[in-house]
Amino acid sequence: MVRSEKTRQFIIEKTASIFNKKGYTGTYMSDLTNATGLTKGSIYGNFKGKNEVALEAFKYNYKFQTEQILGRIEEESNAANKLIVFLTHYKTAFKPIFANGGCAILNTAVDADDGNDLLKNEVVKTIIGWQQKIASILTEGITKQELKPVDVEIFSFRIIALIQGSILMAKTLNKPEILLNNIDFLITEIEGLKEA
Amino acid sequence: MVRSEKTRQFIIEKTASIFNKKGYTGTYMSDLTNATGLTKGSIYGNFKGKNEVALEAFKYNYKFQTEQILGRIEEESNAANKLIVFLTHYKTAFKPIFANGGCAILNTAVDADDGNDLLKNEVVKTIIGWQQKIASILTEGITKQELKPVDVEIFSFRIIALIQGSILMAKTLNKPEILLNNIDFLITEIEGLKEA
DNA sequence: AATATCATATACCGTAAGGTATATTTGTAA
DNA sequence: TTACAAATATACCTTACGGTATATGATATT
Repeated sequence: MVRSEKTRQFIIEKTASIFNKKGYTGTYMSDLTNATGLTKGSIYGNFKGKNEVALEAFKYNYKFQTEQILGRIEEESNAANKLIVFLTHYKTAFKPIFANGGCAILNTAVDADDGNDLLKNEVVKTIIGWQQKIASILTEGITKQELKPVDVEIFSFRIIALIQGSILMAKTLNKPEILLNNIDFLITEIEGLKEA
Repeated sequence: MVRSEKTRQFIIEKTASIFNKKGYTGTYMSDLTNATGLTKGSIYGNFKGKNEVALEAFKYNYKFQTEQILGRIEEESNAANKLIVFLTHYKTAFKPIFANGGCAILNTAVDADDGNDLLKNEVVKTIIGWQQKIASILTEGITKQELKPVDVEIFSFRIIALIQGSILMAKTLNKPEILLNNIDFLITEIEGLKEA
């Protein structure tokens, strides 16, 4: 990795959680220079502007949340177990996610909803990708007759909505059990979908 | 109402949706003066600062969302119908809510999570109040044997989490059907709780 | 080791942020 | 109608925002 690429990565890593915690407008260039120990000149030498750093920070935050779990899902052979592994993941992952400022998708979706099109488009793309991943697991399970038929689109969006809402409630109220209970609910639902 | 109180109210009404759309940090004093046609001097004459306007704006936004529905709930006599009325409300209410910048609780919870204690405390209070309202309806229904027993705390938080998450997804993806479908899911669940 | 190239820091710009002290206007009661 | 109080506007302060032009420093190549 060339030096510039290293610095870019360094800046992203050091600032990602700040953007996640304080939002785009709430994160100042001074936050970025303080967190990195670099100067504005250096940051602007590696990024077009604050907008680009924020975009890369979001991508990094999302990866931070998901990259471990995607591998573990692939290890499972049947659909129900894939989904259960995915859901169970949140039972432990919520701690680092909370420490990082909460769910990046949630935060950025709220933050970028007004005006910041670059970020907003990225969030939309990310959510759709996530939903399609879940939907494809469901579809495959139904095709292979491992799972009873359900409306894949509706169910996958319900899973995502409940996870998102639960993370928000659990974090805001400082009650992780809200998330844990709702994950359990979804797992029970998946169990109920298994063909006997 | 004395003049000062009228102006306070005027400022709150004119700026509430701005705070909801752009967040606390993202809303500038210039936004407030533009929206009201007043000067900073006048706004600071009626409020201690931006913080206090934001707080009142949040309260107003929340009232804006809920005051119609609370009355309609009381008109219903049994627990299941109260909950169904409450849930059904979102099927039409989402339009004005979206136009107002989305759910004030959701937006403010995300926005105020870092630092702004005044706002954060108000959001927490509001969510708890909301959850307790739902819980008390459930408890009453169970006591009167209109509803099968459920864990009231868990179920009420699940309702709220799913609504919140659904509003976020529906608004971000511009797919109202996500909210509508998930509301239907909750209504079906409530129907299933009715004692035969 | 000298040089061309790339990366970082320095110093600065224009603008506007949040907030305040004071002047001006407006409504009100004698 | 005038004097008083309350509400609003004006003018200004300090700070720091995002961003840029340029100088300095580090790195690799010959």
